[in-house]
Amino acid sequence: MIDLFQPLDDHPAYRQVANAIEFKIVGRTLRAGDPLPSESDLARQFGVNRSTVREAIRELEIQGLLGRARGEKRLRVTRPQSKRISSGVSRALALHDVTFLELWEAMMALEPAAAEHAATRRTSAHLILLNAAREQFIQDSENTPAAVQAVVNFFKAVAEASGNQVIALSQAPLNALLAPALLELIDQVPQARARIQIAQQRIVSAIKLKKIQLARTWMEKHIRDFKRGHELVLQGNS
Amino acid sequence: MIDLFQPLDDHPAYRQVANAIEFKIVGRTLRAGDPLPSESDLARQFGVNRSTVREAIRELEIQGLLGRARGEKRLRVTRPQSKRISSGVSRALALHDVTFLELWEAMMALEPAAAEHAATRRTSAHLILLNAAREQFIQDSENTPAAVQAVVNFFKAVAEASGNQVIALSQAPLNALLAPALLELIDQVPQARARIQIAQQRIVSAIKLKKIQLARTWMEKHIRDFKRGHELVLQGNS
DNA sequence: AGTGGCACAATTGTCCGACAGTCCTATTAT
DNA sequence: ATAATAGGACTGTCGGACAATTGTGCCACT
Repeated sequence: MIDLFQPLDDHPAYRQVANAIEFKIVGRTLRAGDPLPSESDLARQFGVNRSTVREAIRELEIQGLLGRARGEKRLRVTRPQSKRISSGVSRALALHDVTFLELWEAMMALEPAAAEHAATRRTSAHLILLNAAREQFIQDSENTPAAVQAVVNFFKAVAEASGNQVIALSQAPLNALLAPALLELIDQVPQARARIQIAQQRIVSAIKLKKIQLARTWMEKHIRDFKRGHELVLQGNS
Repeated sequence: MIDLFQPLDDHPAYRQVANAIEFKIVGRTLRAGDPLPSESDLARQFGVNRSTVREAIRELEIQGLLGRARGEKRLRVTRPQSKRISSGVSRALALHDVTFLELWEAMMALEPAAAEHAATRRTSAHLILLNAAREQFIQDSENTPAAVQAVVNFFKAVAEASGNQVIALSQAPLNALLAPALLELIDQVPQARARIQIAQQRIVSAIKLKKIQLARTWMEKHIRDFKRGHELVLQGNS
């Protein structure tokens, strides 16, 4: 079941360098915002060539541990932003050909929980964001891609309002997968727009009033509706 | 709220190269298992230097889109494995200083759902894995780090048995965060080991018998127990 | 003293060329 | 046919180089 020995990784220099830097970041020796030494400097410290250093920091940059502000030249230590992380996850899922059902089940697990915690912990700032997303959906209702984006933003706003970074980060990749599915769905189900609008209205209202159980329930119904819509599309196309 | 203009990314060559290759992979022109052309070849095709190509493929390798089998030299297109993805996510979460409560709430959302779907769809192969994890916990009960690892493996086995890649991939990072928390908890709560053992027993049994609701319920209780244990530790230390 | 501007240093992005070590392959020897 | 081997191909790493851009310190001017 479990191998007695782990495969011996060979450790190319660029990986060792990356690990060494990562170690300092994760161990908070290098803190968010700190500028990284220059490439030549790192090359000197590690005793490797600058090309090697470059491959290493390219890794960390991709992982979101390093980044630079716009127009800045030097890299700084940064905390990985959920956007960067989630795009990778959702691309991975897309490559694994996840089905709508899989996505839906995951949403069914996460979104009601997010709504519940949002109802508990939302601040007034969160309410503003929620209402903004809701209004955006109403406004862009005719423009399908924009409407889909508004739906995604709504879920994102709920997740953020939950005040739970783990839930927010787990939920983010789902949004990216939801968008293409919804794009097809929304135009083929006539009542979709109206139902979404009502659902969002109810959810925001429950969150606003801190009706915890209600927020969960409305969100559950809302998510269930997506599945129903998806089934309608399947029937229609068969 | 939303900026009218996106910041103009500058497009360093290595990023353009990475995007071009990624595009081919995501668009399935390059399929999993296909070998990538050699670095020199890519450099020639793109009309850039090999160093530039190397930085680009380093990105894709990190993201898990490229990889090589052990002992193999040439890179191949691969589908990102959950392990690679989830380690990045959990590190990001760790850097954001997530609290135990946040982790717990997310587990409370995902694990019961995973158990439920596992009870629906588990195969006999899944059952073997589940029991293996359970027995591993019993055997390594005295060895705290190994016991913690066994608990993590148990959750992983449940998520895999759910037959839902999205849930499995969302759950994986949680495991990595659970381990250190559990490591402290398990030794400070005398009854922890016994309770975990019973809970795992019940959950596996429910999954085996395809008792869907029961699987969810036992898993919920199991997760709730972690929070209780955590609270006990907090009291004890105060 | 404060501010603006400018020259210079530092840094990044990219390129070239090179070489040792390792893996693959096809040819040769048994 | 099989095993050994020699070449070729490819990666990992190195050194050096140069243009473009950013950061910095100094100087003049108000």
